[in-house]
Amino acid sequence: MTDNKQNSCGPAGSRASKDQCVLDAARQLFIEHGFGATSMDAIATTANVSKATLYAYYPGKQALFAATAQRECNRIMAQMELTEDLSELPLAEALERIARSFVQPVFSPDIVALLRMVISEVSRFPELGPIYYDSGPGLMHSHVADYMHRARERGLITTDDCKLAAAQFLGMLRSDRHLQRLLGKHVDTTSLEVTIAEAVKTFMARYAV
Amino acid sequence: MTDNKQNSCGPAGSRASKDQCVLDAARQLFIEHGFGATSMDAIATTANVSKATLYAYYPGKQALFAATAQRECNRIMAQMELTEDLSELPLAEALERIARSFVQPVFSPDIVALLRMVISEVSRFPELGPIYYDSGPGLMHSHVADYMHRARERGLITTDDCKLAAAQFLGMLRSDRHLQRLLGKHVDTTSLEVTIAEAVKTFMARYAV
DNA sequence: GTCTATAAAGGGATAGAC
DNA sequence: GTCTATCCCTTTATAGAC
Repeated sequence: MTDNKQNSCGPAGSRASKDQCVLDAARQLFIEHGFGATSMDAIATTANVSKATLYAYYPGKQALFAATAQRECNRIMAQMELTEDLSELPLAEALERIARSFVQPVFSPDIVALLRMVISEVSRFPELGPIYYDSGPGLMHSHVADYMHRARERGLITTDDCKLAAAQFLGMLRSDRHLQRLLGKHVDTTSLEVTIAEAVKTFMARYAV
Repeated sequence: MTDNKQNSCGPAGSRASKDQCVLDAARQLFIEHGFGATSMDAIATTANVSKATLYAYYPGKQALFAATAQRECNRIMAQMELTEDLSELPLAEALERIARSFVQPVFSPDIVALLRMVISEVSRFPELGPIYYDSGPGLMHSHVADYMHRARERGLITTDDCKLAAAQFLGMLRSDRHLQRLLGKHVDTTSLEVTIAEAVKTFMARYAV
């Protein structure tokens, strides 16, 4: 038997490498309790490894946190990819699709929790703010601004600042719901549909040709 | 001499009561370092009192934090008061004034720092989220929605959801600048003026009669 | 590489004198 | 009410066996 010893990691007994188990446990605990309230002991226990093993992989708590946050940022970046081509759709429908692919991750529990974590620790890790923004929200803004640019070239909208138009659109989608979400309030999906529809209307009232 | 003993409190030697000194020190440190990274020892030192005195005023760290956050929320509420009457102004000008009285506190360093703190500790103190929202951003939203209501009754705008119109307007003002601010990026005032002017334009394109 | 056991430090909270 | 000194627990980090 190769598993005479407990070599499975994490609460569910996954068979990933210990390194990944440690990162998964760290991710869960950092997101749930924050940097200060998460102990290396708790991470080791959750990952089913000893504390010394943690220090074999990472020189300290800060390095482990940085690695965790970095990996999570990359995950977000993967989620944010807008692969589908919206150029053929009519303006209103394209905006609705953009809105949904923006709202879905932005209001999802995991990403809200990560954002809380980054905001909490941005004073301790100042470099984390730009890393997170550029790999998540900033990327999304760029994608939307790119769409605005193409829509303008196709004569669908008129504006001399595509970035600002995108920022206004996404700002209306966040409205104050996103802030309330960060502050712990539950936001239901159906009310977000209203927010989306109305944001599209207002955007088109200003920019649609 | 009445000051044969060091009865001044805080770093600047103010003559407020010890209670206020403690709260001031706690405010500064909690905002700067967060709940977890702020020690009662540091608060006592900053307030120029002994640690035991802290516990004479507040039963523990959590109670001191709650009192600090509550007082800070009340401060914000006072700042948020929109005392001036905007009913006589033309729509665009009223919106600009509203926008400025919204943007100024929302992007100010103190309030951004407080918001960071509340978001950081909302998992530890779930009741803090609604308290902060209702006394700060929520109140602002209500005020703006009230203005929208009056503007509609005067025939300046047309909408069947004043709250949503207000949320869209304020959402465009936050845009992604507010998120970037939370993540540590500096936002200069002059670029916010552009944001304000454009938000007014878009709002009027949709809602102005 | 991985574990058990432990050192070293820091912080929340309290006892007792004044 | 306020201070000094201290208790006790948690946490980071490491030493040494396997």
